Amino acid sequence: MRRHYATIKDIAHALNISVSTVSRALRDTYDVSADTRKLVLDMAAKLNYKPNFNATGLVKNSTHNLAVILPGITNYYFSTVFTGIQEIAYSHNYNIILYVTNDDAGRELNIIRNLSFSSLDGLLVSVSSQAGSCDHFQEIIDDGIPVVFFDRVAADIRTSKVMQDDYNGAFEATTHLIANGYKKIAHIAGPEGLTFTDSRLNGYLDALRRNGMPIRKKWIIHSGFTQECGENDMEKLWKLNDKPDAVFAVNDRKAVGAIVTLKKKNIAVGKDVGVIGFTNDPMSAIISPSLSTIAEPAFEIGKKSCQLLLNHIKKKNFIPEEIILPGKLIVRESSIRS
Amino acid sequence: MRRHYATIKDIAHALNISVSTVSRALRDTYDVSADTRKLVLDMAAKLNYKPNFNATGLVKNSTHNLAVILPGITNYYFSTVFTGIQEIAYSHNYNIILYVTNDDAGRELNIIRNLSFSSLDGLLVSVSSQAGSCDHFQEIIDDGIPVVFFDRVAADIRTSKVMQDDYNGAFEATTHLIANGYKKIAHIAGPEGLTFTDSRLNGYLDALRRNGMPIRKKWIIHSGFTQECGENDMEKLWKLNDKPDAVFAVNDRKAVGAIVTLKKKNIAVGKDVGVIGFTNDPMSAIISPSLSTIAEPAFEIGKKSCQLLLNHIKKKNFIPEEIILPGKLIVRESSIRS
DNA sequence: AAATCCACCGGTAACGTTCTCGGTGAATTT
DNA sequence: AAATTCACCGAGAACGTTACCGGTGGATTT
Repeated sequence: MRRHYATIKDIAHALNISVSTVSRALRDTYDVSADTRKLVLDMAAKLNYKPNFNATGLVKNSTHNLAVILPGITNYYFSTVFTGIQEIAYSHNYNIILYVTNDDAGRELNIIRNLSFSSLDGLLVSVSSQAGSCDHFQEIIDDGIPVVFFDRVAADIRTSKVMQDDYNGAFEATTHLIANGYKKIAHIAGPEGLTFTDSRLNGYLDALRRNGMPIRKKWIIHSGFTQECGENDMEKLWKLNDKPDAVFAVNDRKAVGAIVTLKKKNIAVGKDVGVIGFTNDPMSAIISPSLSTIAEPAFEIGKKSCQLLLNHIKKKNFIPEEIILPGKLIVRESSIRS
Repeated sequence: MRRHYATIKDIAHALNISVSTVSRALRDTYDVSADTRKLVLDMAAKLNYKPNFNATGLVKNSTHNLAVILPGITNYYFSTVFTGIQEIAYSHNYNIILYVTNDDAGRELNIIRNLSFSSLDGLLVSVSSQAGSCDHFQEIIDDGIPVVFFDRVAADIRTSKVMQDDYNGAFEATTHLIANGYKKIAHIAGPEGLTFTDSRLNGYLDALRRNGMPIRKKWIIHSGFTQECGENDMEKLWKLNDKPDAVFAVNDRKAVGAIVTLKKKNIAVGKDVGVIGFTNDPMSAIISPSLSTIAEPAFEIGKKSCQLLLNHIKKKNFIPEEIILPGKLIVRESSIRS
């Protein structure tokens, strides 16, 4: 029993003027007198007129919709990035269609394939970690759809990207551990093949090299991003004969997992074994001992990527930009030998 | 430089048949032979045809879009509910347009006013806590747009609602504190005027009455939902001459705030002062002492509300349902006197 | 006074799709 | 053999909006 919404025709009919004039009046473009314009606007308000985006989208070949594709939304980082995106989109009157892939490459592909670009102006995406090929993104870009990657970017695709400074953050985190007297530093990393996993790994390795610290293959463990993964990784490390005395985790959730495992073993986190994470998830301040970390500018990343996308949309042939935002070391209890 | 996507006309032209036939073939409806159907589908695949939702939406007056309006997405509860919603929407090929209000009633109103119902099949909403009037929702429902409320519902509006069992959860939480020997139980509540704030308050009050425990006005504090609010509320409670020996918080974030404040004052949480929360935010397991809580079925709430909305959309004149899902007491360290 | 200009408005086609209806020819019934 | 049915297909209108172009009448120029 859906009520018929007032259309532009209804306004025209009520005012006994033409449809074209109403259209022009509503958009406040050329060729319409102030008087009729006022008449139209008043009548529009009176009839509770709402523009039909399907119709405008059809003729203008542009809706005000952006799609965002994320691995998941139930964690601090992505939900904060999304909030940033939303903030910019809202202020520019764009709507956001959100898809979550659950970090499943198959689902990601399926979502992409079913995307209707006729009702989409652009695409913001952070790729799934089980990334297979990225050809589907390339196709979209070749079709002329503006795409911006953030955080988890597809390396070999030429379009705008925005991310945090993963390399330097990891470098700083590792250096901080070294400065605090830890000598055998492990790294529990993310899944292989993801750009930022590599960057953080390299930052870690270079910090070790720069300071003449030992690098052990066994001290580097790749797995997923969850707390549980962190717990498992820590268990593995502790089974080693040559145990590390500190660990740099690729993110805070894994670092929290590491701390949980260490506490279970009655090992004094900070004193016996140092831990540092990456993200500045609120959890890092709550856990005790509290977790040192590299704060990521998640909100800014969201805002920046959305702004970039809007630029892409406005100017065709926009030159892709890569933006890298710096992180910030936050020292708490877990990395201090006192 | 956006490439022209293949349309139904292109397929028709390439096959030298009529547009109508192609349309029917693609939708697999009546009056089309198996042969031509195959021809059409093959050609569609070959031309990389994608349906234009603006066009279908225009003629069918129905898109496959759902709008979700949330106070915020950066917390466990809402992000999990959203994931549930997304799960159902995805399996039914619906897209979700997500709006976050930042718990700002003005922004909520503005979003609602600008909603284009011509490109929306339905609406899922959890209202902002600074709720003023809810007339704007009533208008939408009167216009025949299917709306489902969840969690933070608008009490006096007749449409489907799904929520957790706030009253019984609060009752159980409070009873649990009593059973563990706490005698002076405070409640740090949510903002007044919100349905579930009231329900949890009432559950708390009834549990006290049932057990003949004292009720003090000063032990009940209303404020926002953040951890900071929880910290402030706890500070206030501790300034009282007649201090409580336990506190039931309206959610886990506030409970965490309370624990943080108590720890700062070197008060033994659990032993000296009991604390229990509501939600089962992952944080509750991380903080130490770990936080007892009532686990909310957030994911199920999301799924259920989306299912309900889809039912609304399918059958016009669907009779509104109110669904209440039970919570579950989870006992951890913060509420045990041992 | 004729020619030109300008502000304003209307008619029509188009966007991509679906729906309704009418029209084929072949197969089946009488 | 005529009448009826049936499976299949096409033509045209419609959805709500914008873009394009042409046409008014009045004011300004020459």
